[in-house]
Amino acid sequence: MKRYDKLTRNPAEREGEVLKFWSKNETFGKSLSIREGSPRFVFFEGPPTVNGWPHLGHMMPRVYKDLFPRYKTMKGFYVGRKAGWDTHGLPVELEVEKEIGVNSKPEIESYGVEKFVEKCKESTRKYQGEWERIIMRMGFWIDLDDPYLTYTDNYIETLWWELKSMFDRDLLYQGHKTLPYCPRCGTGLSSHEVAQGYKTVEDLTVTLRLPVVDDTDSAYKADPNVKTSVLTWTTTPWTLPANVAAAVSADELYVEVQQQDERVIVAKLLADKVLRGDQVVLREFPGSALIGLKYEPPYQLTDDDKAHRIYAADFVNMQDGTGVVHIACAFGEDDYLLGQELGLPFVQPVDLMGRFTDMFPLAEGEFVKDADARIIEDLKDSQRLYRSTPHEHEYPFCWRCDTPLLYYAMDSWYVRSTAVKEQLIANNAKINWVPAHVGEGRLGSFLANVRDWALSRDRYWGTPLNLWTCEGCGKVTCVGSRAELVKLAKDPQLARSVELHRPYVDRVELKCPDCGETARRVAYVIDTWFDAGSMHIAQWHYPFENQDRFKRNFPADFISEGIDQTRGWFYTLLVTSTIIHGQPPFLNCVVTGHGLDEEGLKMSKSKGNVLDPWQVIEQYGADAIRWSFFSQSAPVKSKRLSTTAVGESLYKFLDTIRNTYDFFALYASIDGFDPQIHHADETARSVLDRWILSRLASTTQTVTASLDAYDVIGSTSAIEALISDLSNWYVRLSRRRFWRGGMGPDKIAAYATLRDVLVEISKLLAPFVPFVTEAVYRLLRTSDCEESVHLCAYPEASADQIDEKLERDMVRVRQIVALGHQARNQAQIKVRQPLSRAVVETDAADAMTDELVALIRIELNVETVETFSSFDELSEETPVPNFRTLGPRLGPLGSKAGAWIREQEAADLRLRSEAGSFSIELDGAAVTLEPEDIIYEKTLPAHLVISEEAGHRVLLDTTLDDRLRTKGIVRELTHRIQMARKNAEYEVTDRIAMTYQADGALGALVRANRDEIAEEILAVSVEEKASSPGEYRETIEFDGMTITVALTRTTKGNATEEE
RNA sequence: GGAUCUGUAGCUCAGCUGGUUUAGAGCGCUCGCCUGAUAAGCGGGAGGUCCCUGGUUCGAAUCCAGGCAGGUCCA
Repeated sequence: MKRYDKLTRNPAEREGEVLKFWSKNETFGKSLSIREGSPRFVFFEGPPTVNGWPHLGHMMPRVYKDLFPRYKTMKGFYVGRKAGWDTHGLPVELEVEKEIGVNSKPEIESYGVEKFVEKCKESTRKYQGEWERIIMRMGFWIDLDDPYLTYTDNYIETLWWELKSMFDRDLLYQGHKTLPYCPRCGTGLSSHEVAQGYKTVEDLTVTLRLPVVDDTDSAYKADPNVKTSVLTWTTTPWTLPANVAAAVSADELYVEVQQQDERVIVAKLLADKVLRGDQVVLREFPGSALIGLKYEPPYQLTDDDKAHRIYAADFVNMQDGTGVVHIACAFGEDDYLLGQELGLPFVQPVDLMGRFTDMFPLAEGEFVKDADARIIEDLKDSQRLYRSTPHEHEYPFCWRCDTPLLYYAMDSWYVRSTAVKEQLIANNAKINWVPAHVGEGRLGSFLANVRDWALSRDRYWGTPLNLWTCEGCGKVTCVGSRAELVKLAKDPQLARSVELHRPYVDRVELKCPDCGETARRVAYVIDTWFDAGSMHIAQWHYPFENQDRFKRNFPADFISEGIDQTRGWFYTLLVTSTIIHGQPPFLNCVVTGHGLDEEGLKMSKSKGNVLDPWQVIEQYGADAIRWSFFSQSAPVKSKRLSTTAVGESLYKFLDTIRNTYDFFALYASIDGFDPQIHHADETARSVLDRWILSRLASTTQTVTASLDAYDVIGSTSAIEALISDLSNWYVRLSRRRFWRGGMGPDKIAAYATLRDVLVEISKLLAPFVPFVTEAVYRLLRTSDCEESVHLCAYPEASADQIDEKLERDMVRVRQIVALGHQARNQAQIKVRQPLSRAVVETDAADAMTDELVALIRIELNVETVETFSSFDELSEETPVPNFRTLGPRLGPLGSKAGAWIREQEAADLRLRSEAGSFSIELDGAAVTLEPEDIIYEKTLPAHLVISEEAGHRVLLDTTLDDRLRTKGIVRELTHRIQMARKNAEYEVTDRIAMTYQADGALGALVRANRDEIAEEILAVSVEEKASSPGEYRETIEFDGMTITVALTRTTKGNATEEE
């Protein structure tokens, strides 16, 4: 006989069993091989950076990356899932620096770059292993055996090919990048490093005169007889020698002010803050009037005619300063870009150690910060200084050595992204962003202001920039492959075998193809984002190998990562793909939010607020984690991660599925229900069966449509509703059908229905919670089923499986039942007390079939249910204003007319509106009301209203006679004895013998109803006997009556069920 | 400073193509009910300046503007 085992209760244990099953049967591999030759659904794995331990927040994007490939696989697509690992980058270097106890580039050099790079490699391998472990345990199906690794020679070779194709098209060029730079460590700092080192310091700020020398090119004309200066302001006096221009805001107003014998020009809004002493405003004009004005610089380090003029720039603000910004292209990003745009000369009087060069003799050899005082003194002497004041502000310091950082324009190689701006925008428009605002807003606005991509990094652990500079003629050679390297190398043998990393590849010298001199590689590695952003080709070692595989796997149909990747991976993929293929690299992108801690802060290692995923898995399981992410909110929303949220998914959702299955297993085992033998007679399906099957079908449609639109929340909420309907309505109301003896058609229909629904739900939910669905499926499957739920086709539902009317009617039934319970509550009559009659008013009384009415009868425990289409004959009318007509016609008087209407008697209004419109007086004005302005609501007189909601009303007849009272007592008693059975820890199917001793009235009642009671409590005998010990004794008291029962188990297990 | 998202019950979130009376759900609290599966379910109750200020409108949680606060990314 068919037996159904219970589901393993402990989630971690259950998932462990499933993992073993998958691994033993190679289920993931099979899910791919059965789709060989099917249409492809292409997925790109965004490579995790393996520079730290994975935490729970990291699991969030991954659950979505697993959901859609699983779904599409079940939908019949082949979904290849090549893993990938992002191995390069500064974070890895920092980790290694910590490990080996060094903290600067010179120290790394003396430690040995080769040893250092090997350490970096080791470090990534260690973390890679950790990530693999958690990925497997979470049930994320991705091919970990054949990943792309960004540090491998093959990967690097593809990047070289790509860089060369950019180089050849003049899309790779040399320029300057302004970045926070530590002159002591000799390196630029990334933004997160800078963020670590801000301090509040007091610096001397200077307000400086820039005397007007030539106004021929500007709209503004100075009075030639009076000394006139534009005032500018800076917190970094040492940058003044490099001044090449001054910037104003074109639209803001500026004023010319007379002060003693001189005139100064400042922004109007800032004049009060800047100026001291007497001041007479002579005139005001927009900043644009000043454009072109030539001034005398504090120090003349260039003679370029474009220099030392006033220009407009949008970064000029009216917060502090004078509204005239001093521009030094060598020291500031805005300054540099403005200089580029205007073609200003690049003046760099500071060397890489942060000292003035001989370009600025006043402080030659001095560290710039130390030269501030000397410069201010000098400006005072030359009458340029208007004012100098101490100023408190935030300034960044090197987090390693505490040296003040300089914003320094450094030599860098750039990808000319600006050259493909239009294409980037066009390709972005082809991508379906979920949600759309990421593509339109965050990325869109970024693309609208796209800048060239600074590629070079002055570090060690990264892809080496494949440029060799000739020592002789200075020619730069870009090497696009290893073969090319061998061809050009002075030592081809070395080039053939060398690892393409620093420091190894640096040993390869080329013979300059132009002049034959030695060419050496530039010292740079490239931005790590270029690695990950090129995975669409580099994962295949394209074009050197796998050209066909590339073609089959481009572009991606689907990718998903966190929103922080907008300008990271999403953007870099778009740029490289647009340049190399002219196409968008992916077509659908589900953007996910971050994992936050319970305070709403981003989970990050540095904050120390991360949750260990292993601990949560151990307690609640991977399914619970997955479901809590899916169901909590839309992917893009950040989610507060807490064990309670995960626990809730387990208890409320997964355990409900488990319990529903266990319910089925319990009774189906007793009856030996076997779907291969017992087939449901369609005509035997009850209204509940037909209803739950329709609910299943309509939910299937909703889920499929939602997932196809990448709307995860739409699908999870539909499924949660289905599970709740199944457990709390279908099973609860069907229980008696399963208890009944024998194997009649109704019972078989119930079993078959519940079993089929559970199997289909397993499939429906399999991509979301792959473990519990597999477990349920495995226990329910018959020999003709696939061995794993993940090898099944995803459920499909056609319109003819959906009975919309029945679903609507059932909603109505449930509302009516709820109202009936509410009415009982009000009447203070508990449900166990049968009542003779419920009267239900429903607008679809005729639609209430006998079957549905029977459900109401049982749930409300009433003997008859009468339905009426209307209680109108019992009702009164209340007038209610119709604002849809009143509002537009009467305007502000509308609400007054409304109030008036509410005060009237319905009958009076009926009378007045009989002949059409009529007029009333409001606030002395005559107002015409139309009949349609008044809605007559029907209300029952207060003494009859029991409960009403959403168009239904339920009346209960609360009259009790002796017969009903007796039935109530019997029911109460059987319930109490059932509880006693439970307390005695008897199995559901155990048979018992019962003896009892009771008060007179109750004793007689038991005697009279002995057979009914015995049947309900599965008793083989019920005898009145004093002081029988039994196995279990309990004294039951209710309604002032007392009975003592003694129970003894007579038959164990299910044998007695076949009667 | 810029871009962008968010702000609704103690907590997590719906609603937000404007329709006025009682703004919902889950968790939590509380009272009651139900229970041959359930860490469950059902009903009642307490709990809300729908972030603030203006505007549009007969009518705004919903649309617009400006703030404030928080998240994220970029400066």
